[in-house]
Amino acid sequence: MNPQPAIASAAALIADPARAAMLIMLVDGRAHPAGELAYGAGVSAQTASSHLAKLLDGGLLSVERDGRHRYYRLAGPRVVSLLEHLASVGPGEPMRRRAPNRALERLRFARCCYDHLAGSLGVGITKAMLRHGYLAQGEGKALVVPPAGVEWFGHLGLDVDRITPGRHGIACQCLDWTEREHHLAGPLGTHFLERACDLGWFARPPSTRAVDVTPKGWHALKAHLDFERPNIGTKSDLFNRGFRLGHPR
Amino acid sequence: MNPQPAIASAAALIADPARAAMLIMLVDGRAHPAGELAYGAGVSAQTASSHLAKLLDGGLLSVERDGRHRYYRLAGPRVVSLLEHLASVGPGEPMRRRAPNRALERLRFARCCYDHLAGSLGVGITKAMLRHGYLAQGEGKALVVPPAGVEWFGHLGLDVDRITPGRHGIACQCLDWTEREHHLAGPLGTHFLERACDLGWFARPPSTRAVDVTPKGWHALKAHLDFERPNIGTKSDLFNRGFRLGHPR
DNA sequence: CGCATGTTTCGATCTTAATCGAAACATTAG
DNA sequence: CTAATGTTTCGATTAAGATCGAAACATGCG
Repeated sequence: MNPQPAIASAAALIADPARAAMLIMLVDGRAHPAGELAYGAGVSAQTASSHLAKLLDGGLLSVERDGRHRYYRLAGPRVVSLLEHLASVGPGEPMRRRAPNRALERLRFARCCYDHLAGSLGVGITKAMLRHGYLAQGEGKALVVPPAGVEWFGHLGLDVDRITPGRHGIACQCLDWTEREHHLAGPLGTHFLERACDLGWFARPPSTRAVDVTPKGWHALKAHLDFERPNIGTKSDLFNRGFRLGHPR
Repeated sequence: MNPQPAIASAAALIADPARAAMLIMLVDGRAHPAGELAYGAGVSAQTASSHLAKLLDGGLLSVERDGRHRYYRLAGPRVVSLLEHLASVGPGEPMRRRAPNRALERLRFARCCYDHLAGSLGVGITKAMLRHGYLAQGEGKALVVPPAGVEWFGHLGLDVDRITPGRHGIACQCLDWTEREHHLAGPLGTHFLERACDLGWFARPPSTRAVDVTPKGWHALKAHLDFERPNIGTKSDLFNRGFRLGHPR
């Protein structure tokens, strides 16, 4: 009689209105300080602290300390998915997205994560590689390079067979926080970013983690991966994103 | 401020241990009478009735009257999906160490989920397809078939280009209840199971959702996907599975 | 060092809802 | 019809936990 309550306890964590409000504030994938979550949920700081501790203990949140602030964020994409599914049952209308922040948009679009490419560009390119069969799921978080991929990377000047594997093999998936999906990481990810910069596809302005794509880069991505430039910030873009997010399934 | 409570109230419905137990009893997709659910949840009939009324009102269940019985069932696949996601969060809860139930073991190994293959066999085959590049991650839950996959499915007698896509494309990932990983679903999943049965790889005994693999099937899986028969029920199997289950991630 | 700010812990109060006994209601069997 | 079974409603009890005030803890600033 004791294996089931797992789902009951997980549900109980979300069942409280204050906790639910906090979780919904966090579905944007960003980290928020405790005070902000308390205010947003309409409860006192003490109450919020208690709630956040429970969510943390329940594995729904993770926390990061920075000075006297504590930044809470959703523990992973499974939690996001869970919240979306919860929102999709019952009479409640699906959730909405809020206005984007201009300053963050650039980083959100393309940036370095350690030494590989992240952001919506990183996720999109990785997905394109998977779609073309240049990359495939391996064991766990690992990614493997099928024969077609070895050839393709070879054309770019990357000899996959000569890349020394790391702990998770030659490539692995790194969870992208802004996109809540995976992007290419590991030795192959590092070499790919470096090679793409050498080829003049990307430019890395100093003193920022942002990555710019050159016109030549867009042309190459279209030609090699059938990956087209998304029209960021345009009305149709906002419409598309809002619309898609409105229907989780 | 008020669109959020929707998810809180939905979660509250599942948060009660007795209700959660009933819902879990219902994930098999069948309808159960109120008394049986009460007994299974370990509560009195009155209490169960109250719970069932709440679940019904919340849209998680539907009911069907037959004589003096009332048969309750999950309201739809969205509820199943929601429950599965709830079960998948948290710290990979310790799998129950219950007595080895032969009939359940069989279902756990291979069964039909609606009209496609599930269980450890379904997950294993799907992972093998991904590993070989016959299948690749698409947008969201979608799966796509790279050129190498089109050719491979073609050899099996499945013309991928002629399969009409559903809402989520030609194939998508379905979270496997027992394995906590994804298996192949969608139109391609349906056709694959059907084709494999036609080829004599699988057998589907009547009046059960279990799926048996024929010797010919094992041989084919090894040849086509390098997928070998796990040694079910042997000491080393129990050891291996116990060991793996002890380390969820 | 002293003060302001962000966060957590402790303790007490109070609301919510889970539970079951008793009884009513519904249906079938004899 | 009467009895038996499955299910729901009503009412009262009881346990769990959400909330906040007060205070402690941690960090940054002047």
